[in-house]
Amino acid sequence: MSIALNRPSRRDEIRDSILAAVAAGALAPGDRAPSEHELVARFGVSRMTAHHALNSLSADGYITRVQGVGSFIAPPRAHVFEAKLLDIKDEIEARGHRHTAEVLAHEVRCASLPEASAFAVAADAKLLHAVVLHREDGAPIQLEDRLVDPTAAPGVVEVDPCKESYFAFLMAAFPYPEGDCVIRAVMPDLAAARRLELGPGQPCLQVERVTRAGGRVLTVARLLYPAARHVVSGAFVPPAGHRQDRTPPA
Amino acid sequence: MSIALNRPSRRDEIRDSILAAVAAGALAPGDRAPSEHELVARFGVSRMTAHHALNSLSADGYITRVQGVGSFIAPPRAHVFEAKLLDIKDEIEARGHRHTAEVLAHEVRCASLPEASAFAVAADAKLLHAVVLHREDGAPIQLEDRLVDPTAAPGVVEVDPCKESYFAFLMAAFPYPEGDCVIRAVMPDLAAARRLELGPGQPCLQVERVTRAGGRVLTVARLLYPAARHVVSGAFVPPAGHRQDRTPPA
DNA sequence: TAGTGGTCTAGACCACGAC
DNA sequence: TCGTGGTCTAGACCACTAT
Repeated sequence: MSIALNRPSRRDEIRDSILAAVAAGALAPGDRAPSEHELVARFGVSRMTAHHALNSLSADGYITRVQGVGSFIAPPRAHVFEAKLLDIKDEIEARGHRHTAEVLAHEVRCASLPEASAFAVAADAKLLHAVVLHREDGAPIQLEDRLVDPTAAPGVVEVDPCKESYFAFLMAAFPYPEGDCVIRAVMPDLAAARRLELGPGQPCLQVERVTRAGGRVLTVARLLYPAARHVVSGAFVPPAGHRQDRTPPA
Repeated sequence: MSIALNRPSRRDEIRDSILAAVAAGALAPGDRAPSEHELVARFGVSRMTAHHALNSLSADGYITRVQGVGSFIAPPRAHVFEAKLLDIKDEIEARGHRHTAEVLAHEVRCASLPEASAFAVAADAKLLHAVVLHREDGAPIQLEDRLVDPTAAPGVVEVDPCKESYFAFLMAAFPYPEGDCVIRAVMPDLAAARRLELGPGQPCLQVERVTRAGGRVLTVARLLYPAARHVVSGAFVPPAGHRQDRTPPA
Protein backbone atom coordinates (compact mmCIF):
# COMPACT_ATOMS: atom_id res chain seq x y z
CA MET A 1 0.00 0.00 0.00
CA SER A 2 2.67 2.50 0.94
CA ILE A 3 4.22 3.92 -2.19
CA ALA A 4 5.91 7.09 -1.00
CA LEU A 5 8.85 6.04 1.08
CA ASN A 6 10.30 9.44 1.90
CA ARG A 7 9.40 9.40 5.57
CA PRO A 8 8.31 6.11 7.10
CA SER A 9 4.88 6.45 8.64
CA ARG A 10 4.05 5.19 12.08
CA ARG A 11 1.95 2.54 10.39
CA ASP A 12 4.93 1.27 8.38
CA GLU A 13 7.08 1.41 11.47
CA ILE A 14 4.71 -0.98 13.23
CA ARG A 15 4.40 -3.11 10.10
CA ASP A 16 8.13 -3.40 9.72
CA SER A 17 8.68 -4.25 13.36
CA ILE A 18 6.41 -7.26 12.96
CA LEU A 19 7.92 -8.30 9.64
CA ALA A 20 11.36 -8.00 11.21
CA ALA A 21 10.28 -10.26 14.06
CA VAL A 22 9.06 -12.80 11.51
CA ALA A 23 12.26 -12.59 9.49
CA ALA A 24 14.32 -13.00 12.66
CA GLY A 25 12.31 -16.03 13.71
CA ALA A 26 10.99 -14.37 16.84
CA LEU A 27 7.52 -14.82 15.39
CA ALA A 28 6.88 -18.08 13.57
CA PRO A 29 3.89 -19.06 11.45
CA GLY A 30 0.94 -19.76 13.74
CA ASP A 31 2.21 -17.50 16.50
CA ARG A 32 0.02 -14.80 17.89
CA ALA A 33 0.88 -11.34 16.60
CA PRO A 34 0.67 -8.34 18.93
CA SER A 35 -2.91 -7.18 19.45
CA GLU A 36 -4.02 -3.70 18.47
CA HIS A 37 -4.19 -2.73 22.14
CA GLU A 38 -0.65 -3.98 22.69
CA LEU A 39 0.64 -1.94 19.74
CA VAL A 40 -1.16 1.15 21.00
CA ALA A 41 0.68 0.80 24.30
CA ARG A 42 4.02 -0.12 22.81
CA PHE A 43 4.18 2.49 20.05
CA GLY A 44 2.07 5.22 21.60
CA VAL A 45 -0.23 5.45 18.59
CA SER A 46 -3.98 5.57 18.33
CA ARG A 47 -5.86 2.36 17.86
CA MET A 48 -6.78 3.28 14.27
CA THR A 49 -3.11 3.40 13.39
CA ALA A 50 -2.40 0.04 14.96
CA HIS A 51 -5.48 -1.30 13.22
CA HIS A 52 -4.22 -0.03 9.88
CA ALA A 53 -0.82 -1.56 10.39
CA LEU A 54 -2.23 -4.99 11.17
CA ASN A 55 -4.79 -4.70 8.40
CA SER A 56 -2.18 -3.97 5.81
CA LEU A 57 -0.20 -7.01 6.95
CA SER A 58 -3.36 -9.02 6.62
CA ALA A 59 -4.04 -7.68 3.13
CA ASP A 60 -0.55 -8.70 2.10
CA GLY A 61 -1.03 -12.17 3.48
CA TYR A 62 1.44 -12.05 6.33
CA ILE A 63 -1.07 -12.40 9.12
CA THR A 64 -4.57 -13.74 9.59
CA ARG A 65 -6.99 -11.79 11.69
CA VAL A 66 -9.96 -13.33 13.45
CA GLN A 67 -12.49 -11.15 15.17
CA GLY A 68 -12.79 -11.94 18.84
CA VAL A 69 -9.65 -14.07 18.77
CA GLY A 70 -6.59 -12.27 17.56
CA SER A 71 -4.02 -11.91 14.80
CA PHE A 72 -1.73 -14.74 13.81
CA ILE A 73 1.31 -15.09 11.64
CA ALA A 74 0.09 -16.71 8.45
CA PRO A 75 1.39 -20.11 7.39
CA PRO A 76 3.94 -20.08 4.57
CA ARG A 77 2.10 -19.61 1.36
CA ALA A 78 2.13 -21.66 -1.73
CA HIS A 79 3.84 -19.74 -4.46
CA VAL A 80 1.22 -17.72 -6.23
CA PHE A 81 2.17 -17.27 -9.82
CA GLU A 82 0.76 -14.17 -11.49
CA ALA A 83 0.81 -13.64 -15.22
CA LYS A 84 -0.84 -10.90 -17.20
CA LEU A 85 -2.79 -12.29 -20.10
CA LEU A 86 -2.79 -9.66 -22.79
CA ASP A 87 -4.57 -9.15 -26.04
CA ILE A 88 -2.47 -10.88 -28.68
CA LYS A 89 -2.66 -7.77 -30.82
CA ASP A 90 -1.31 -5.53 -28.05
CA GLU A 91 1.37 -8.05 -27.26
CA ILE A 92 2.60 -8.18 -30.82
CA GLU A 93 2.48 -4.45 -31.28
CA ALA A 94 4.30 -3.91 -27.99
CA ARG A 95 7.16 -5.85 -29.56
CA GLY A 96 7.09 -3.43 -32.45
CA HIS A 97 5.76 -6.03 -34.85
CA ARG A 98 2.77 -6.11 -37.13
CA HIS A 99 -0.36 -7.99 -36.19
CA THR A 100 -2.67 -9.46 -38.80
CA ALA A 101 -5.63 -11.76 -38.37
CA GLU A 102 -7.47 -14.11 -40.65
CA VAL A 103 -10.98 -15.37 -39.96
CA LEU A 104 -11.14 -19.09 -40.63
CA ALA A 105 -14.64 -19.65 -39.30
CA HIS A 106 -17.47 -17.41 -38.18
CA GLU A 107 -20.93 -18.75 -37.56
CA VAL A 108 -23.82 -18.49 -35.17
CA ARG A 109 -25.07 -21.97 -34.44
CA CYS A 110 -26.82 -24.07 -31.86
CA ALA A 111 -24.83 -25.07 -28.84
CA SER A 112 -23.82 -28.67 -28.48
CA LEU A 113 -24.83 -30.34 -25.26
CA PRO A 114 -21.50 -29.87 -23.46
CA GLU A 115 -21.29 -26.30 -24.74
CA ALA A 116 -24.77 -25.51 -23.45
CA SER A 117 -23.76 -26.93 -20.13
CA ALA A 118 -20.53 -24.91 -20.02
CA PHE A 119 -22.41 -21.73 -20.78
CA ALA A 120 -25.37 -22.68 -18.59
CA VAL A 121 -27.80 -21.90 -21.40
CA ALA A 122 -30.68 -23.82 -22.94
CA ALA A 123 -29.77 -26.69 -25.24
CA ASP A 124 -31.15 -24.88 -28.27
CA ALA A 125 -29.38 -21.59 -27.51
CA LYS A 126 -27.31 -19.99 -30.22
CA LEU A 127 -23.60 -19.41 -29.80
CA LEU A 128 -21.09 -17.55 -31.90
CA HIS A 129 -18.25 -19.79 -32.95
CA ALA A 130 -15.20 -18.13 -34.46
CA VAL A 131 -11.79 -19.39 -35.42
CA VAL A 132 -9.15 -16.75 -36.00
CA LEU A 133 -5.52 -17.14 -36.97
CA HIS A 134 -3.26 -14.38 -35.64
CA ARG A 135 0.06 -13.62 -37.24
CA GLU A 136 3.08 -11.67 -36.04
CA ASP A 137 4.91 -10.17 -39.01
CA GLY A 138 3.31 -12.84 -41.10
CA ALA A 139 4.24 -15.82 -38.94
CA PRO A 140 1.33 -17.66 -37.33
CA ILE A 141 1.44 -17.19 -33.59
CA GLN A 142 -2.02 -17.92 -32.22
CA LEU A 143 -4.91 -20.04 -33.37
CA GLU A 144 -7.95 -18.76 -31.52
CA ASP A 145 -10.99 -21.01 -31.28
CA ARG A 146 -13.70 -19.14 -29.46
CA LEU A 147 -17.31 -19.50 -28.43
CA VAL A 148 -19.28 -16.48 -27.27
CA ASP A 149 -22.79 -16.21 -25.92
CA PRO A 150 -24.20 -13.38 -28.07
CA THR A 151 -27.00 -12.67 -25.59
CA ALA A 152 -24.45 -12.07 -22.83
CA ALA A 153 -22.23 -9.93 -25.05
CA PRO A 154 -24.51 -7.97 -27.40
CA GLY A 155 -22.83 -6.78 -30.55
CA VAL A 156 -20.21 -9.50 -30.56
CA VAL A 157 -21.57 -11.03 -33.75
CA GLU A 158 -20.81 -7.82 -35.64
CA VAL A 159 -17.21 -7.68 -34.44
CA ASP A 160 -14.62 -7.99 -37.18
CA PRO A 161 -11.72 -9.80 -35.50
CA CYS A 162 -9.30 -8.45 -38.09
CA LYS A 163 -9.92 -4.96 -36.80
CA GLU A 164 -10.73 -5.49 -33.14
CA SER A 165 -9.98 -8.72 -31.33
CA TYR A 166 -12.71 -10.46 -29.43
CA PHE A 167 -10.57 -10.07 -26.36
CA ALA A 168 -10.46 -6.29 -26.75
CA PHE A 169 -14.16 -6.08 -27.53
CA LEU A 170 -15.10 -8.09 -24.49
CA MET A 171 -12.70 -6.19 -22.24
CA ALA A 172 -14.28 -2.92 -23.31
CA ALA A 173 -17.75 -4.21 -22.58
CA PHE A 174 -16.81 -6.01 -19.36
CA PRO A 175 -13.82 -4.23 -17.87
CA TYR A 176 -13.42 -6.50 -14.85
CA PRO A 177 -14.10 -10.07 -15.85
CA GLU A 178 -13.20 -13.19 -14.02
CA GLY A 179 -12.70 -16.74 -15.05
CA ASP A 180 -10.69 -19.90 -15.08
CA CYS A 181 -7.68 -20.78 -17.10
CA VAL A 182 -5.74 -23.93 -17.87
CA ILE A 183 -2.35 -24.05 -19.54
CA ARG A 184 -1.01 -27.22 -21.07
CA ALA A 185 1.40 -28.55 -23.66
CA VAL A 186 -0.20 -30.36 -26.56
CA MET A 187 0.58 -31.77 -29.97
CA PRO A 188 -1.59 -29.93 -32.45
CA ASP A 189 -3.82 -31.99 -34.67
CA LEU A 190 -3.01 -32.03 -38.36
CA ALA A 191 -5.34 -29.20 -39.29
CA ALA A 192 -4.05 -26.92 -36.53
CA ALA A 193 -0.44 -27.75 -37.35
CA ARG A 194 -1.08 -26.78 -40.96
CA ARG A 195 -2.71 -23.52 -39.92
CA LEU A 196 0.21 -22.69 -37.65
CA GLU A 197 2.72 -23.79 -40.30
CA LEU A 198 4.28 -26.32 -37.99
CA GLY A 199 6.26 -29.32 -39.08
CA PRO A 200 5.60 -32.73 -37.57
CA GLY A 201 6.68 -33.12 -33.95
CA GLN A 202 6.32 -29.44 -33.13
CA PRO A 203 4.39 -28.98 -29.89
CA CYS A 204 2.07 -26.16 -28.90
CA LEU A 205 1.25 -24.30 -25.76
CA GLN A 206 -2.50 -24.29 -25.23
CA VAL A 207 -4.33 -21.79 -23.08
CA GLU A 208 -7.97 -22.52 -22.36
CA ARG A 209 -10.11 -19.92 -20.73
CA VAL A 210 -13.62 -19.56 -19.47
CA THR A 211 -14.55 -15.94 -18.92
CA ARG A 212 -17.45 -14.85 -16.76
CA ALA A 213 -18.96 -11.50 -15.95
CA GLY A 214 -22.04 -10.66 -14.01
CA GLY A 215 -22.65 -14.29 -13.18
CA ARG A 216 -22.87 -15.37 -16.83
CA VAL A 217 -20.38 -17.20 -18.98
CA LEU A 218 -19.29 -14.76 -21.65
CA THR A 219 -16.88 -16.77 -23.68
CA VAL A 220 -14.87 -19.95 -23.83
CA ALA A 221 -11.61 -19.73 -25.72
CA ARG A 222 -8.93 -22.18 -26.69
CA LEU A 223 -5.72 -20.47 -27.75
CA LEU A 224 -3.04 -22.51 -29.44
CA TYR A 225 0.50 -21.16 -29.73
CA PRO A 226 3.51 -22.69 -31.47
CA ALA A 227 5.76 -23.66 -28.58
CA ALA A 228 8.75 -21.97 -30.12
CA ARG A 229 6.99 -18.65 -30.48
CA HIS A 230 5.17 -18.11 -27.21
CA VAL A 231 5.59 -18.57 -23.48
CA VAL A 232 3.56 -17.57 -20.45
CA SER A 233 5.69 -15.60 -18.08
CA GLY A 234 5.06 -13.86 -14.82
CA ALA A 235 6.18 -13.40 -11.30
CA PHE A 236 5.27 -15.02 -8.10
CA VAL A 237 4.18 -12.70 -5.57
CA PRO A 238 6.03 -10.25 -3.47
CA PRO A 239 3.34 -10.36 -0.78
CA ALA A 240 4.21 -6.84 0.21
CA GLY A 241 3.56 -4.15 -2.29
CA HIS A 242 0.79 -5.69 -4.27
CA ARG A 243 -1.04 -4.14 -7.16
CA GLN A 244 0.63 -0.80 -7.18
CA ASP A 245 1.38 -0.52 -10.84
CA ARG A 246 -1.90 0.97 -11.84
CA THR A 247 -1.57 3.35 -14.71
CA PRO A 248 -2.36 7.03 -14.19
CA PRO A 249 -5.60 8.67 -15.30
CA ALA A 250 -6.52 9.15 -18.93
CA MET B 1 -11.39 -6.87 2.77
CA SER B 2 -14.91 -7.18 4.11
CA ILE B 3 -15.62 -10.75 5.00
CA ALA B 4 -18.62 -10.50 7.30
CA LEU B 5 -21.53 -9.53 5.11
CA ASN B 6 -24.36 -9.61 7.64
CA ARG B 7 -24.91 -5.88 7.72
CA PRO B 8 -23.40 -3.79 4.95
CA SER B 9 -21.11 -1.18 6.38
CA ARG B 10 -21.20 2.43 5.35
CA ARG B 11 -17.87 1.83 3.69
CA ASP B 12 -19.28 -0.95 1.54
CA GLU B 13 -22.30 1.16 0.79
CA ILE B 14 -20.05 3.83 -0.69
CA ARG B 15 -17.94 1.23 -2.44
CA ASP B 16 -20.93 -0.41 -4.00
CA SER B 17 -22.41 2.88 -5.13
CA ILE B 18 -19.28 3.57 -7.13
CA LEU B 19 -19.04 0.05 -8.49
CA ALA B 20 -22.68 0.28 -9.51
CA ALA B 21 -22.00 3.53 -11.34
CA VAL B 22 -19.14 1.83 -13.17
CA ALA B 23 -21.27 -1.18 -14.04
CA ALA B 24 -24.06 1.09 -15.29
CA GLY B 25 -21.64 3.04 -17.42
CA ALA B 26 -22.20 6.28 -15.52
CA LEU B 27 -18.51 6.16 -14.67
CA ALA B 28 -16.19 4.99 -17.42
CA PRO B 29 -12.51 4.14 -17.19
CA GLY B 30 -10.51 7.35 -16.92
CA ASP B 31 -13.36 9.30 -15.35
CA ARG B 32 -12.87 11.11 -12.11
CA ALA B 33 -14.35 9.27 -9.15
CA PRO B 34 -16.04 11.23 -6.36
CA SER B 35 -13.52 12.85 -4.04
CA GLU B 36 -13.40 12.02 -0.36
CA HIS B 37 -14.90 15.40 0.44
CA GLU B 38 -17.74 14.80 -1.99
CA LEU B 39 -18.53 11.43 -0.42
CA VAL B 40 -18.47 12.97 3.04
CA ALA B 41 -21.11 15.42 1.92
CA ARG B 42 -23.18 12.94 -0.05
CA PHE B 43 -23.22 10.09 2.45
CA GLY B 44 -22.89 12.03 5.67
CA VAL B 45 -19.90 10.01 6.83
CA SER B 46 -16.59 11.05 8.27
CA ARG B 47 -13.67 11.56 5.97
CA MET B 48 -11.93 8.47 7.30
CA THR B 49 -14.84 6.34 6.16
CA ALA B 50 -14.86 7.85 2.69
CA HIS B 51 -11.10 7.42 2.61
CA HIS B 52 -11.43 3.75 3.50
CA ALA B 53 -14.04 3.18 0.85
CA LEU B 54 -11.90 4.71 -1.89
CA ASN B 55 -8.79 2.99 -0.59
CA SER B 56 -10.39 -0.41 -0.73
CA LEU B 57 -11.47 0.24 -4.32
CA SER B 58 -7.92 1.22 -5.06
CA ALA B 59 -6.54 -1.92 -3.42
CA ASP B 60 -8.85 -4.02 -5.56
CA GLY B 61 -7.73 -2.25 -8.70
CA TYR B 62 -10.95 -0.46 -9.57
CA ILE B 63 -9.64 3.05 -9.14
CA THR B 64 -6.31 4.82 -9.16
CA ARG B 65 -5.63 7.46 -6.56
CA VAL B 66 -3.15 10.26 -7.05
CA GLN B 67 -2.31 12.58 -4.21
CA GLY B 68 -3.10 16.15 -5.01
CA VAL B 69 -5.06 15.19 -8.10
CA GLY B 70 -7.92 12.84 -7.41
CA SER B 71 -9.27 9.34 -7.87
CA PHE B 72 -9.95 7.88 -11.28
CA ILE B 73 -11.70 4.84 -12.59
CA ALA B 74 -8.94 2.44 -13.54
CA PRO B 75 -8.53 1.36 -17.14
CA PRO B 76 -9.76 -2.14 -17.90
CA ARG B 77 -7.15 -4.51 -16.67
CA ALA B 78 -5.35 -7.15 -18.52
CA HIS B 79 -6.51 -10.47 -17.26
CA VAL B 80 -4.33 -11.38 -14.37
CA PHE B 81 -3.98 -15.10 -14.21
CA GLU B 82 -3.23 -16.51 -10.79
CA ALA B 83 -2.08 -20.05 -10.23
CA LYS B 84 -0.90 -21.63 -7.02
CA LEU B 85 2.34 -23.48 -7.53
CA LEU B 86 2.41 -26.29 -5.05
CA ASP B 87 4.96 -28.76 -3.89
CA ILE B 88 4.75 -31.72 -6.25
CA LYS B 89 4.62 -34.04 -3.26
CA ASP B 90 1.66 -32.24 -1.72
CA GLU B 91 -0.06 -32.12 -5.08
CA ILE B 92 0.24 -35.85 -5.61
CA GLU B 93 -0.79 -36.70 -2.08
CA ALA B 94 -3.77 -34.36 -2.33
CA ARG B 95 -4.95 -36.57 -5.17
CA GLY B 96 -4.65 -39.53 -2.84
CA HIS B 97 -1.70 -40.97 -4.74
CA ARG B 98 1.72 -42.04 -3.65
CA HIS B 99 4.74 -39.82 -4.24
CA THR B 100 8.19 -41.24 -4.70
CA ALA B 101 11.38 -39.52 -5.74
CA GLU B 102 14.64 -40.70 -7.19
CA VAL B 103 17.83 -38.68 -7.05
CA LEU B 104 19.52 -38.78 -10.45
CA ALA B 105 22.23 -36.26 -9.66
CA HIS B 106 23.44 -34.50 -6.55
CA GLU B 107 26.66 -32.55 -6.52
CA VAL B 108 28.18 -29.36 -5.23
CA ARG B 109 30.19 -27.84 -8.01
CA CYS B 110 31.50 -24.56 -9.35
CA ALA B 111 29.01 -22.32 -11.06
CA SER B 112 29.26 -21.92 -14.79
CA LEU B 113 29.54 -18.37 -16.02
CA PRO B 114 25.84 -17.91 -16.86
CA GLU B 115 24.88 -19.60 -13.59
CA ALA B 116 27.12 -17.30 -11.58
CA SER B 117 25.51 -14.39 -13.33
CA ALA B 118 21.99 -15.67 -12.67
CA PHE B 119 22.79 -16.10 -9.00
CA ALA B 120 24.85 -12.92 -8.82
CA VAL B 121 27.70 -14.78 -7.15
CA ALA B 122 31.43 -14.98 -7.84
CA ALA B 123 32.50 -17.08 -10.80
CA ASP B 124 34.17 -19.63 -8.53
CA ALA B 125 31.21 -19.94 -6.16
CA LYS B 126 29.88 -23.38 -5.39
CA LEU B 127 26.32 -24.35 -6.25
CA LEU B 128 24.29 -27.40 -5.42
CA HIS B 129 23.03 -29.09 -8.55
CA ALA B 130 20.38 -31.76 -8.12
CA VAL B 131 18.25 -33.70 -10.57
CA VAL B 132 15.27 -35.48 -9.08
CA LEU B 133 12.65 -37.60 -10.78
CA HIS B 134 9.26 -37.49 -9.08
CA ARG B 135 6.72 -40.25 -9.61
CA GLU B 136 3.01 -40.44 -8.94
CA ASP B 137 2.01 -44.02 -8.18
CA GLY B 138 5.11 -45.07 -10.03
CA ALA B 139 4.55 -43.02 -13.18
CA PRO B 140 7.11 -40.26 -13.81
CA ILE B 141 5.44 -36.88 -13.49
CA GLN B 142 8.15 -34.32 -12.88
CA LEU B 143 11.81 -34.10 -13.76
CA GLU B 144 13.28 -31.49 -11.46
CA ASP B 145 16.58 -29.91 -12.42
CA ARG B 146 17.59 -27.51 -9.69
CA LEU B 147 20.45 -25.26 -8.70
CA VAL B 148 20.64 -23.87 -5.19
CA ASP B 149 23.07 -21.43 -3.65
CA PRO B 150 24.08 -23.27 -0.47
CA THR B 151 25.30 -20.10 1.19
CA ALA B 152 21.88 -18.50 0.76
CA ALA B 153 20.06 -21.60 1.95
CA PRO B 154 22.20 -23.22 4.65
CA GLY B 155 21.50 -26.89 5.17
CA VAL B 156 20.20 -27.48 1.69
CA VAL B 157 23.10 -29.76 0.81
CA GLU B 158 22.01 -32.18 3.54
CA VAL B 159 18.42 -32.34 2.30
CA ASP B 160 17.30 -35.75 1.09
CA PRO B 161 14.83 -34.97 -1.70
CA CYS B 162 13.25 -38.39 -1.30
CA LYS B 163 12.07 -37.40 2.15
CA GLU B 164 11.60 -33.67 1.92
CA SER B 165 11.41 -31.85 -1.39
CA TYR B 166 13.67 -28.90 -2.02
CA PHE B 167 10.55 -26.85 -2.50
CA ALA B 168 9.28 -27.72 0.98
CA PHE B 169 12.68 -27.18 2.57
CA LEU B 170 13.06 -23.76 1.01
CA MET B 171 9.50 -22.75 1.86
CA ALA B 172 10.11 -23.61 5.49
CA ALA B 173 13.28 -21.56 5.58
CA PHE B 174 11.90 -18.68 3.51
CA PRO B 175 8.17 -18.52 4.05
CA TYR B 176 7.54 -15.57 1.74
CA PRO B 177 9.73 -15.86 -1.31
CA GLU B 178 9.36 -14.08 -4.60
CA GLY B 179 10.56 -14.79 -8.07
CA ASP B 180 9.96 -15.14 -11.76
CA CYS B 181 8.41 -17.94 -13.66
CA VAL B 182 8.13 -18.94 -17.29
CA ILE B 183 5.89 -21.66 -18.65
CA ARG B 184 6.41 -23.16 -22.07
CA ALA B 185 5.78 -26.24 -24.16
CA VAL B 186 8.88 -28.15 -25.21
CA MET B 187 9.97 -31.40 -26.74
CA PRO B 188 12.13 -33.19 -24.18
CA ASP B 189 15.60 -34.22 -25.21
CA LEU B 190 16.27 -37.93 -25.51
CA ALA B 191 17.62 -38.31 -21.99
CA ALA B 192 14.68 -36.49 -20.42
CA ALA B 193 12.18 -38.42 -22.53
CA ARG B 194 13.72 -41.65 -21.33
CA ARG B 195 13.59 -40.53 -17.71
CA LEU B 196 9.95 -39.54 -18.06
CA GLU B 197 9.17 -42.76 -19.98
CA LEU B 198 7.87 -40.82 -22.93
CA GLY B 199 7.65 -42.17 -26.44
CA PRO B 200 8.84 -40.10 -29.39
CA GLY B 201 6.71 -37.10 -30.23
CA GLN B 202 5.40 -36.65 -26.69
CA PRO B 203 5.70 -33.02 -25.57
CA CYS B 204 6.32 -31.65 -22.11
CA LEU B 205 5.20 -28.67 -20.12
CA GLN B 206 8.21 -26.87 -18.74
CA VAL B 207 8.10 -24.53 -15.76
CA GLU B 208 11.21 -22.50 -15.09
CA ARG B 209 11.55 -20.57 -11.88
CA VAL B 210 13.96 -18.22 -10.26
CA THR B 211 13.30 -17.83 -6.56
CA ARG B 212 14.60 -14.96 -4.51
CA ALA B 213 14.42 -14.08 -0.86
CA GLY B 214 16.08 -11.32 1.04
CA GLY B 215 17.57 -9.89 -2.13
CA ARG B 216 19.47 -13.06 -2.99
CA VAL B 217 18.78 -15.71 -5.58
CA LEU B 218 17.97 -18.86 -3.67
CA THR B 219 17.36 -21.33 -6.41
CA VAL B 220 16.79 -21.78 -10.12
CA ALA B 221 14.61 -24.70 -11.08
CA ARG B 222 13.54 -26.25 -14.34
CA LEU B 223 10.57 -28.56 -13.93
CA LEU B 224 9.62 -30.81 -16.82
CA TYR B 225 6.21 -32.50 -16.89
CA PRO B 226 4.82 -34.96 -19.39
CA ALA B 227 2.14 -32.97 -21.18
CA ALA B 228 -0.44 -35.66 -20.71
CA ARG B 229 0.02 -35.78 -16.97
CA HIS B 230 0.20 -32.17 -15.84
CA VAL B 231 -1.39 -28.80 -16.48
CA VAL B 232 -1.11 -25.41 -14.84
CA SER B 233 -4.53 -24.19 -13.83
CA GLY B 234 -5.79 -21.17 -12.03
CA ALA B 235 -8.23 -18.34 -12.07
CA PHE B 236 -8.07 -14.85 -13.31
CA VAL B 237 -8.90 -12.23 -10.91
CA PRO B 238 -11.93 -11.49 -8.97
CA PRO B 239 -10.64 -7.95 -8.36
CA ALA B 240 -12.85 -7.67 -5.35
CA GLY B 241 -12.25 -9.99 -2.50
CA HIS B 242 -8.59 -10.69 -2.89
CA ARG B 243 -6.58 -12.93 -0.70
CA GLN B 244 -9.20 -13.79 1.82
CA ASP B 245 -8.71 -17.49 1.94
CA ARG B 246 -6.07 -17.48 4.60
CA THR B 247 -6.18 -20.49 6.81
CA PRO B 248 -6.99 -20.06 10.49
CA PRO B 249 -4.36 -20.06 13.24
CA ALA B 250 -2.41 -23.12 14.25
C1' DT C 1 -4.25 29.31 -3.12
C1' DA C 2 -7.53 25.76 -3.30
C1' DG C 3 -8.41 21.04 -3.70
C1' DT C 4 -6.76 16.58 -3.52
C1' DG C 5 -5.27 12.40 -0.99
C1' DG C 6 -2.02 10.42 3.22
C1' DT C 7 -1.80 10.08 7.80
C1' DC C 8 -3.03 10.47 12.56
C1' DT C 9 -5.68 11.23 17.08
C1' DA C 10 -8.70 9.97 21.10
C1' DG C 11 -12.31 8.70 21.81
C1' DA C 12 -16.85 5.46 20.74
C1' DC C 13 -20.11 1.39 19.89
C1' DC C 14 -20.53 -3.10 18.08
C1' DA C 15 -19.93 -8.33 17.01
C1' DC C 16 -17.61 -12.16 18.14
C1' DG C 17 -15.09 -15.83 20.79
C1' DA C 18 -13.20 -17.74 24.98
C1' DC C 19 -13.82 -18.38 29.71
C1' DT D 1 -17.31 -10.96 31.50
C1' DC D 2 -13.22 -9.67 29.07
C1' DG D 3 -10.28 -9.20 25.20
C1' DT D 4 -10.30 -9.39 20.43
C1' DG D 5 -10.96 -7.11 15.94
C1' DG D 6 -14.59 -4.14 12.74
C1' DT D 7 -16.29 0.08 12.15
C1' DC D 8 -17.05 4.93 12.75
C1' DT D 9 -16.61 10.03 14.20
C1' DA D 10 -14.98 14.91 13.90
C1' DG D 11 -11.67 16.93 13.93
C1' DA D 12 -6.24 17.82 12.59
C1' DC D 13 -1.69 18.52 10.02
C1' DC D 14 0.86 17.40 6.04
C1' DA D 15 2.41 16.64 1.02
C1' DC D 16 1.32 17.06 -3.44
C1' DT D 17 -0.77 19.14 -7.86
C1' DA D 18 -2.99 22.46 -10.51
C1' DT D 19 -4.08 27.24 -11.32
